[in-house]
Amino acid sequence: MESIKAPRGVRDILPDESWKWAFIFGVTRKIAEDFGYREVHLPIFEQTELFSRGIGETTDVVEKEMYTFSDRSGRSLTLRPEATASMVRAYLEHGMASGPQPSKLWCAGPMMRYERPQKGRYRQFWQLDFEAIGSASPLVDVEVIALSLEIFRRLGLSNLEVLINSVGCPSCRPVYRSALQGYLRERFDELCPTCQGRFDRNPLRILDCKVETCRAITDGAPDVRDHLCGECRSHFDEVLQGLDLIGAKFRIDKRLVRGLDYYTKTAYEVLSGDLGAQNAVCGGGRYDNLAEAIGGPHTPGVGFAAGLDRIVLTMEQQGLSFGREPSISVIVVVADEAARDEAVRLLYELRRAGVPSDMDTSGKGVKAQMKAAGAAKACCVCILGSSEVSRGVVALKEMATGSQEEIERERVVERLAAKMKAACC
RNA sequence: GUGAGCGUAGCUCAAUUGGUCAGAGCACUGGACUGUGGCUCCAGUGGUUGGGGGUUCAAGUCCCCUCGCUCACCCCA
Repeated sequence: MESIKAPRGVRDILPDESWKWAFIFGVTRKIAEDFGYREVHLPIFEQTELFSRGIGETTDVVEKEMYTFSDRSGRSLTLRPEATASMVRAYLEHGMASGPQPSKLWCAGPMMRYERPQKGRYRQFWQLDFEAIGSASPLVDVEVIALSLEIFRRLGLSNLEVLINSVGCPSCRPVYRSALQGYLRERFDELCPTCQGRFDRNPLRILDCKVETCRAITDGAPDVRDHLCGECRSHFDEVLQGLDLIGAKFRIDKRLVRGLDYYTKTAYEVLSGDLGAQNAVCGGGRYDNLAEAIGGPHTPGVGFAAGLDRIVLTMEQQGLSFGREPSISVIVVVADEAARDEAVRLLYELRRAGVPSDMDTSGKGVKAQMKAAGAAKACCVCILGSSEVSRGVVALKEMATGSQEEIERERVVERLAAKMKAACC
């Protein structure tokens, strides 16, 4: 019988990697606190309509990338492909509009999308998601962008590029859309087949086509900024001014558009220069019409999602530190069977005192236990044999220096705990 | 969904034109050193060569299918 493996595009995050994730969660949690964002845990599946109405029926995500299934009662459910729609749903469902605005929330968790796996792209991937819901102020856009940049700053990431643009609103985007189509129509035959297909459905996407000929054509295309309505225009200007105010570096990119329908006004993206083709480590923007799309009252909002897998990849590529990998400090070595009970007692005293400790349970010889202690990078070893037990002492050996001394059994735990606090271990 | 490359022990890789080719190193276990690690030496555990089918006297090596991996397109975090 063939052995069962993990499904395509998903992976196990094993201990050698999971501690790095924990480090990033720690940094993120502190920043959330510093910026006043509170953590929520959302369901990983929702009613399918939340996404089809929220993200947009004709988007690639909804059309061909969702894991949709019926449960036993026939409801159509979908494994969440992103978190923003769920966050807004939760905001509406729990009447958060009656609290202080904006509601500043964040969450971390896996998202699922049926895509062809490739470097930095998995069918289950993790996102850090921050949303500020209930405010139309450009200062909130600035805060959200600043927060994402602060995560990258504290993690030590470099070689990043911050791109920003405005995609307008329902009143000015159609104007720009037709202006763009008008311009492109004359050179329609020169566009790549993909872009010819995008012409009617989503002409804005033609702007970020990678094909050389398309780029040459769109170089001279009308700029969104010249077609924004007064409100979108001033909003965009205030966002840019705010970013300047706090010293954030960014580049306005008129080619930047979004693949999800709910975006309005501000759109931004953070690109890593140390990834492959999937180089966005963070993407986000404003979505003033999302709440209405899913059946709520008009509620402005802005937020971003950062790709955890891609952040880890970039950090590894740049040789950055993930803090200290947790490891066992003390190994209790049993020299002979007569000392086993005492060794177990000592082990649990150490653990209760907060000293990371372990011992062999398979009856290995002293040499093998020592070897294991070395491999586990233990700081100290407590050796207990009948000789030590009868004299009420423990042989304490420091692995780094190899020096060994006998100390009173009563004082061992206290001594090792102190050593830990002094960060000697 | 499209294209290209690749799938040999837990890991990294060997195996001339198909002919003892199923191996090495690391890791793991044990021993030399019967109560002391990192070095050295020795031994052992471990693979129906991703799976299935075909060609052949003979296939890890060739052909087909399938699954998966990698990279790119596409899309996006």
